[in-house]
Amino acid sequence: MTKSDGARLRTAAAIIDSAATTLAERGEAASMDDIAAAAGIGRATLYRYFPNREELLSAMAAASVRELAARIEEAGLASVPIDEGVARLARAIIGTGNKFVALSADSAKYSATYPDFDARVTEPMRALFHRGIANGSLRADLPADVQLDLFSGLIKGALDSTASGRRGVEETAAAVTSVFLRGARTT
Amino acid sequence: MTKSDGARLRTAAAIIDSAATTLAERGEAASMDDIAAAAGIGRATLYRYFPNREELLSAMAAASVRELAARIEEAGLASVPIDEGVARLARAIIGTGNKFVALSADSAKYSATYPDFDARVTEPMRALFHRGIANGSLRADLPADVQLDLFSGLIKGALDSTASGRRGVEETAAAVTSVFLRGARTT
Amino acid sequence: MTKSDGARLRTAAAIIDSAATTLAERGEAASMDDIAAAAGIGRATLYRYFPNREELLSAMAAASVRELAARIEEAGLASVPIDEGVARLARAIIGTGNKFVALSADSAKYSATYPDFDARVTEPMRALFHRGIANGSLRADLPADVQLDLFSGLIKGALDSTASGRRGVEETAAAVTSVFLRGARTT
Amino acid sequence: MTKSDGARLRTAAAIIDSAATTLAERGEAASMDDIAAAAGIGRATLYRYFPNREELLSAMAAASVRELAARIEEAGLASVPIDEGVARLARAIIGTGNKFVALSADSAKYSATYPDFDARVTEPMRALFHRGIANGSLRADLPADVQLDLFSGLIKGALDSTASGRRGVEETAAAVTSVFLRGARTT
DNA sequence: CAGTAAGCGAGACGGTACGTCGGGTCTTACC
DNA sequence: GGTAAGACCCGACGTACCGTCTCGCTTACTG
Repeated sequence: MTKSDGARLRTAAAIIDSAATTLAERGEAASMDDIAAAAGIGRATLYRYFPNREELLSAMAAASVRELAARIEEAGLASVPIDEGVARLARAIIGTGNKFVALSADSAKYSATYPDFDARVTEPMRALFHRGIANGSLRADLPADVQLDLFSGLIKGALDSTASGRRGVEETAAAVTSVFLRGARTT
Repeated sequence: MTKSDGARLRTAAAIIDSAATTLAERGEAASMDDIAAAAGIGRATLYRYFPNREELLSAMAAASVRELAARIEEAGLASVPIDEGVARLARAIIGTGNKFVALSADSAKYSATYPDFDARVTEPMRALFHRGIANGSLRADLPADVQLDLFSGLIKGALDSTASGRRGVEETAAAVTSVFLRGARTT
Repeated sequence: MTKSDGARLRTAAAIIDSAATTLAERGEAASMDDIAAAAGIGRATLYRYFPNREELLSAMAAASVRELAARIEEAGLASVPIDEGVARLARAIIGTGNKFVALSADSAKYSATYPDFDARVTEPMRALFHRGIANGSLRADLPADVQLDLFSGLIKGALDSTASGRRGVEETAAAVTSVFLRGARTT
Repeated sequence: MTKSDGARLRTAAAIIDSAATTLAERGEAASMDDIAAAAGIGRATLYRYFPNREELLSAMAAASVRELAARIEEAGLASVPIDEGVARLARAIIGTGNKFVALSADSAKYSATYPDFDARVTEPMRALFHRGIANGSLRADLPADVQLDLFSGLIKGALDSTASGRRGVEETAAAVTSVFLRGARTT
């Protein structure tokens, strides 16, 4: 009877992709009609998948969370030295482009809705910094939370450079890693 | 025009203050009616001072730019050693609270409208980093622009900690200064 | 087509019955979904029988036309004196309840679609009045068409009384017959 | 501050006029947008005057009630003999055209909303028939209510003739009066 | 008795009207 | 003369219904 759940999910994903593109092009001003048209579906159908604009946006955020979480998980942060962990983290996050920025910009709004963000993104990062402080590689005078915020800030700042097309991903990640480690490592 | 220009400017400033509060409380969703009501004036009057919502927002940004520029100017960055300059810069910016974040968040949008931002905020900072690189105190392998972005990012990240009420202004500025200088200074 | 045409017709008739009830209860506002549910069938099936709402309504009208025509035919208007003809007509029409009202309400809309209405309902009535005028039993100063309209009006007015439950069919028909004959008969 | 109530009422009346025309032309299918456009105003403004379609329609009905009531009142039914009263009533009602038909068609729907209809239209008519029965001019075997319904029916039937352009107002009213009085008068 | 083609319920879809709301423009009556 | 109140137009939002379509399932006819 019901469209197989798989098909529904695939359609929803296609809509999210299309919506992301449209919103990126037209900015926040894009109307639901525009988004639906860009996705090649009717406005009514769009509303059948996402009950309102807010839900659509947060579904897009959830997709970003998933991608980001996947990259962080495959980075295997827990099983490498701190230095290497920080380097991988920088590459993983910067590789997702501005999704990390978009997410942490209103993390307050979405973290309630998407516990995955905390569980699969924030936590592994915090754990890395905790481990670094515990084993003496990272400065003990800065709490892990603060180091997390500073590192996130560095990433976001670096992404501004990337966005301007001034530097590539590898180069950007290297700059972040280098500055953060020099700044936060002991000795 | 009977009302002296001074009076008009003062009224506009009062509206901006009130609007800033309202927008911070209710978020971007606050309607022009809400803002006008919070300012104790009619919607029509609000429109007489600011022709549209966009102008109001950018007037708020301009006010932040002015405050920020004032703090940076009085920091006298050009006449102190790099280390001290960075420290003063961190204190100046963090002292303005989230205004710097709000501004650089959509600097793309406002920098066209508010050349002051570039001229009085960005440029002095860039000059500091240039001088640092030139006199050998700051790493030469990272362009001044990148150091600027990274420093800005650190500030923003640190402000997230401040916002959560975890740390005070001085402490936050000290953390930023310490990490940035260790990370970007030579040797 | 496997299902015998007879069966199809019977199903259609059942749907019409059910739809008539539903529409009477819920008024014109009843949705096609409501009607289908009331008929115990799916909406798709309803559309298989009637291509759109308009067709369903006009099929209901056609059914009313058929019932009304049958009653009028079995009244044998042509073979009885005018007085008796008018009396039988009143009983026949009032016996069908509000169907006559519904039909003549938008006879303009349906008479094109349902020539039966004119041929099998209007015409026999008109013929009766024509015969009455011709043989001197009915007033010659009122054209048959006008007498037809007036008689129809009386019926409808009387049905309002019946609808309110104030009077039975026989009594109502008697009132109509009595007033009309006194009013339209010669001498 | 507020648009003077008079002005508002006048605007509302203009909208009703325009809406009546549009609805008559395009039928019940006319959208609120069509109606607003025909009235030369925006859809939002239309909704400011009438909260929804139903209210607009019933305001149109109310206007008809007022016109009808005015005509009936100026007919002075209570101060003339029954015969003359019936004749005046017929002329008054037929003079309003189909408004009476539209109103009594769904009097059930509107009589709750517009008590004026009962008080200023139905009651004077009923009173006339009551007086006729009481003073022996009208048949006692038909209750006043029934006579009211029959008379209304005659009017509506006659209006069908008028609508077809077959007869003028005076002539139509004369036919109704003549048939009704012959049919319902004593002797 | 098994295969098959029909009719069916369920429901997704595009489209359109409804009623609501906020933005921006304008007029009108006050102070 | 500037201000507050608010009427107005426009366009987006979210909802509901219409008419179309496609899916599996059932059922009843056929080989």
